[in-house]
Amino acid sequence: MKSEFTRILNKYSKINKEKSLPSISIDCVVFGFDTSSLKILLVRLKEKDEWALPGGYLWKNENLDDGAYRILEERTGAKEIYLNQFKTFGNVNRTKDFFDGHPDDLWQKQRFLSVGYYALTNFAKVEPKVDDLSDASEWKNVHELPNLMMDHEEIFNTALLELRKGLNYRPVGLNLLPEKFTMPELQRLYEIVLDKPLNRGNFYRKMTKYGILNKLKETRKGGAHKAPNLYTFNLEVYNEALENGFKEAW
Amino acid sequence: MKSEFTRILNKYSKINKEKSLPSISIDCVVFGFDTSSLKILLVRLKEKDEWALPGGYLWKNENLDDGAYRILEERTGAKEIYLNQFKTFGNVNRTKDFFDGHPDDLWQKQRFLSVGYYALTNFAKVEPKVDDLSDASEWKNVHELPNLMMDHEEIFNTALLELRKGLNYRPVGLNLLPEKFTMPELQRLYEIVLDKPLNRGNFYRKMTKYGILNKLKETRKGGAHKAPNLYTFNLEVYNEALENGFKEAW
DNA sequence: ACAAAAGTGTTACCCTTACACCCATGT
DNA sequence: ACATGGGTGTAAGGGTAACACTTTTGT
Repeated sequence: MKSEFTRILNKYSKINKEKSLPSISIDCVVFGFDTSSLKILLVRLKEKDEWALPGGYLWKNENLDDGAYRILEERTGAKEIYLNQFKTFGNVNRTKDFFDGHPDDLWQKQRFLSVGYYALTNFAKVEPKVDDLSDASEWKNVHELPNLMMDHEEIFNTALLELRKGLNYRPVGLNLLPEKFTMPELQRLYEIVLDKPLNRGNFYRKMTKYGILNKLKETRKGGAHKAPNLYTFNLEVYNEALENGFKEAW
Repeated sequence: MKSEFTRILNKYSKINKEKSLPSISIDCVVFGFDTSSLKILLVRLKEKDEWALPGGYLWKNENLDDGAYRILEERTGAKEIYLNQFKTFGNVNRTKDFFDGHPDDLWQKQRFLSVGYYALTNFAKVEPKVDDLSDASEWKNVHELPNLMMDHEEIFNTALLELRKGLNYRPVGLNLLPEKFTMPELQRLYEIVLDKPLNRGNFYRKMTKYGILNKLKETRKGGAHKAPNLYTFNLEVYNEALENGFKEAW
């Protein structure tokens, strides 16, 4: 008796044989941020008790980066997401045993290299979506991750390291924070990614010196206390810094 | 009339169809260093007027990193080379038109993603080798590169940027310099990679502080002037720094 | 009044840069 | 003597960390 899961696997086996490049998959570590925690988006495959990074295959006529954007949009509905390729994972045994019990000509059972991308998103703009093969798609706190399938834990760990290293020479915040945000909110973002407290005054000066912020005349009304100043990112400087970095030393 | 080149292409088309993963290639930017210049290893394909980075395909039962090491060894005879995966290149048109005129079922004509690695080697230990498909394998100065095929110039540029960025948090020199080397030689290496002069006294202090050097009692005799001190790398500290970096900030 | 936010000041420390000086030593 | 290498000194400047003080302002 074929299970529903197997039926769907077979369907996509046929489709992907037609449409996708063999040997290549794309996995995305989608970081999400709110005012209190750092989470990543995980999906649960039907009939498996493990979670997985959202991923997919690359179409035969599609640029690699475009494929990553497409897969992400399929999973989150979000566009204009910051995406960064960080490493390609290619151990022979990385998918070992995963499709045991399925026939060898199942497309998904072949050996894949996985190109890892990480994405930075805002919870509010993202609608986690299940697909035919998954029965759940949820945000999980990076400190309380469930068991991940294959080598997805290693992929996640590498992504988090890259993200933190990136804070030294890349700005962060666009598309994570609302368009207008306050200085304490920006600082919270950094503290949550780095998982440690930062000094307020020094943070203020550092950000100001980078020149990526526009200070608005408005303040955020409605809070219990003094209305904080609102900022937006100076897109020109921000994007220039994204491309070329803040500093390089030597 | 089939050319010799076509005959060989066809031979390898059959072999690789059997042996190698489809859609994936590996390209290596092999940096070589001597006392005066920075060069990379290039090969020239028979019957083409363009040069290429040495590369190859990944065997079906081979780890990605192992494949890169194997390809490098085939080309240079050198083992124990520092290899670093830096980016995967996957534009649809990156190999466009390259095998025009050849039949569509030629294995090499399919679309490939290329996983880029850069290697650091010592001229003296490397024996550039041609293979069936190439009629030349030469060191070329990075300031005087010939036309490169496909997107290999972009791959090279990215590698050089990564190499330079890496000097900020990774040690360099092992396997590039002879086992015993002098401080001025080490400084020359940095100056050649960075393409700019460095202050001697400050360089001396910086290196000393990193703690990656063992100072030997010996000196290098035979020079025209004062015999300089010899150093070796402290492998424990060196390798630790390679893995975890010198500093991370924040 | 209270509490959060904004902005600034201060101090100490470290690192970097750029020079400069002195010593050692092989030819 | 001379050229190179080794080692250290120093003064200026910039960045960071840690702390503290003041002012502003919404409830």
